[in-house]
Amino acid sequence: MSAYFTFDIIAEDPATHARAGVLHTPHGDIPTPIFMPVGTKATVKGLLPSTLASLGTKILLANTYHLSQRPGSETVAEMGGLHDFMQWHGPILTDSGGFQVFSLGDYVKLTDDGVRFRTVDYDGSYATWTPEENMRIQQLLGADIIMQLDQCPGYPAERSFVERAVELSSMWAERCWKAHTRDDQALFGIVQGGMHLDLRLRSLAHLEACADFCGYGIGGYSVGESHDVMFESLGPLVSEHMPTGKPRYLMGVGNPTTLVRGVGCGIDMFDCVLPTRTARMGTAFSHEGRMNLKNARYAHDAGPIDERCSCPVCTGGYTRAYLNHLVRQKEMLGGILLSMHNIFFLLDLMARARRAIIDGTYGAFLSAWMDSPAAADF
RNA sequence: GGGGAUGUGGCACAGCGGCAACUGCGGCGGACUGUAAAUCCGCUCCCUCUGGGUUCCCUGGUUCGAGUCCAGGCAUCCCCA
Repeated sequence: MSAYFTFDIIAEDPATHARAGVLHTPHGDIPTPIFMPVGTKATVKGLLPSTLASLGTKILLANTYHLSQRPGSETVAEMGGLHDFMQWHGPILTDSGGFQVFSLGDYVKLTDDGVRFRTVDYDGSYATWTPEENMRIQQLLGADIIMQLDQCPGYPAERSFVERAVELSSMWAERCWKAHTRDDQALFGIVQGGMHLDLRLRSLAHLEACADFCGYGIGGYSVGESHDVMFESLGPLVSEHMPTGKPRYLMGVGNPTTLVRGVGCGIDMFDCVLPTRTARMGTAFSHEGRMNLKNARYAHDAGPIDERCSCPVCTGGYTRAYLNHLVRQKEMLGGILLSMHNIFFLLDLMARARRAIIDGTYGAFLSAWMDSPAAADF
């Protein structure tokens, strides 16, 4: 733990494992539970930082792999670090690029010492990372929270493969911890272990033993498994085994239902590309479930996306008919407005969850959500 | 008036003897979970649909077989008068 970062738990729900807290960082306080919009290449596609702030965004994600390729971590550092570079002056978290090790699959080679990427999405050259090099890059980028380099095994996966991912991730966690020197950056370890609770616990135990991380990421979920499979190991891992005094970050999750259930297990932080990606594809979140605004049935619909939503889009007079038009015509404003709505939707969902936790009514909040028509749709 | 070109599914195009017909657009629907994603995947003539029926401007013809070849229409476009 660093002097720059403290995590205060301000309320615990009596009926569930949910808790509400505040994570203090050098660039501001983050109320938890929180959803973090993803701005991989130092931009949440289509949205101004000021817009993000007005939607209630407290912290953004950016990606080490992508930024190391373009424009390069040295360039970002030269421009004063990520906050100045992208003109977002609130907290930022950089993902290590561990997820790219997983998603770039065939283009990545793993060794004990690190990873070798074929940078297919850029110039096709090879990039080699050790945990130390990864830390060097993340320190140049200068986010408030940085993640250890890890390996995410995917699902389904052979137990031996998952075991190996845990071993590698553990080894790399230790090396990242030793290599990271900026105490104004909080380093999070990442728990791996697939759907196997015993491997998860092994991973967690190693992280706790080898370092004093500021928080813990939980990686390797939402990679193809069902919600039931996911929560079977995630639930006990979080609620019974993870240290209570540090933030818990469920990486890459997710959809509204997973967020609500995750909070119930005791998760504090989430991030996901889903709201922004689906927005660009024409899909909006709503209390009724997913809405594909491309659908012909909205072409003459004068209502807002979601009657119950108080986002600038839903209260701003933008009709379903207009959104339908923008999306069909591939006008960029369509993706922008839907991104605003979807991000607000998740931020607001977490803000309401937080209020319920503070009020001691999260159990009711959770079951109300699970009984709602939206729950089945996400 | 003379010369040249072209007519194919909502649109644009391909097709040069075996075709329910390439491709793109459009239309309809779906997927998207630490962003190789403003991407990707289906379907898109009709029907009683693991089969059947009608198609490629029209009418005849040649052929086992014609969107494809021949003849005659009709229509459109371009050039010269």
